[in-house]
Amino acid sequence: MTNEAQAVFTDLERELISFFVNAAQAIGLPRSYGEIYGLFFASDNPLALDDVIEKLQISKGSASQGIRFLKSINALNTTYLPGDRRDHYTAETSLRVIADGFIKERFKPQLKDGTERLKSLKNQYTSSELAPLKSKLENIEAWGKKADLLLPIVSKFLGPKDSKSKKTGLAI
Amino acid sequence: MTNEAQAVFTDLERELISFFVNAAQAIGLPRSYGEIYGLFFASDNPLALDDVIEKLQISKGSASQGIRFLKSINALNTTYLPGDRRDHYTAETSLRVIADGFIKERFKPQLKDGTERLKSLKNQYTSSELAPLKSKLENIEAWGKKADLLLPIVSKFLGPKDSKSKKTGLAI
DNA sequence: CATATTGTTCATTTTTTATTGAACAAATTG
DNA sequence: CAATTTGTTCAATAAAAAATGAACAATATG
Repeated sequence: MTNEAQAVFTDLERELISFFVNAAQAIGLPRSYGEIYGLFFASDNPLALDDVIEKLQISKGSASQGIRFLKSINALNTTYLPGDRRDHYTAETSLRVIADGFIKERFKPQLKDGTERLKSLKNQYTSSELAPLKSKLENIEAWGKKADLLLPIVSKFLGPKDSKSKKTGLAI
Repeated sequence: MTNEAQAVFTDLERELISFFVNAAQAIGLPRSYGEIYGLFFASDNPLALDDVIEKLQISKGSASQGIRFLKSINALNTTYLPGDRRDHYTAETSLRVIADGFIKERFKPQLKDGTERLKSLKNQYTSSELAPLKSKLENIEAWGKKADLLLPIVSKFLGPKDSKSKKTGLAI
């Protein structure tokens, strides 16, 4: 008796998920990532891979990859549940934590890549070849530096890592 | 005698274009947009639609749409060229100008959309229905507000709109 | 005003990206 | 240690996005 209960959402849940699907697509992420985060966000209790598959009716592969990505940017927290061998997760709700994760995993590598391309470009050509573009090149180099300086400012602005902002003295 | 001169780039030009193709894809824009901006960036003189088609060997449609988008975010400036009826453009090199344009055209509308979805969601349900999610909902509402406050800070940080930063007294 | 030039639009095609699910590996259980 | 549970991987497929180019509108030219 395989209990394949058709997942049914309340209207509210459906709309919340749709909200995050929309948000995901806005920042260039697959819709399934938005669905998954939305599901966790709307849920009161920790969920496992199976729950995601069953409730969202998506494939095992999608669910697995989506959860992995969301973990990688710290949008999902791992929860221990006694007596259950499966991994369980809950939605991280601190914007700063998620933004930091996203920046570190997605944005910084791109920035680094661009900086390196520029550097190798400059090394590869003689100053006279580069001369006509010199000021423009220096300008886009400055872009990278500015972006790098900006990121920690953005992060701080987005608030505390701990939404309750308690000073625990136990910073990790 | 239709002069369909096969466009040939120097290595330097090719690499510069490739740099911007990469950057475009990093922020979720079509590669053709990156190619086009790169072409203008690498060029000393203003170019017209035809030049883009010929040099990049892309279709009229792509070139037209790419130029339109780049104009819309102020990444291309329109230039008047006496004795030529075609529109000519040059690359804008102020990061702030481009970032502002991108934010205004791409980011803000998404943000507004998200905010409105949330508002309608809150209006649509009774407080008791929303109660279990109250704090979480308030939290993501705060995300939107923070993002809104952050944008002008980011903008200012990215530097002057006029790369020479002259005080002309002619602010428009 | 007929013709040529310039640029846009949008249905079709191509390319890219996301999703699926079967096969697999790893860990756990009895 | 065989059977089961859990999660990952990745080739195949489906879906979405970008590029093409012919048809079109708008403007200029002679």
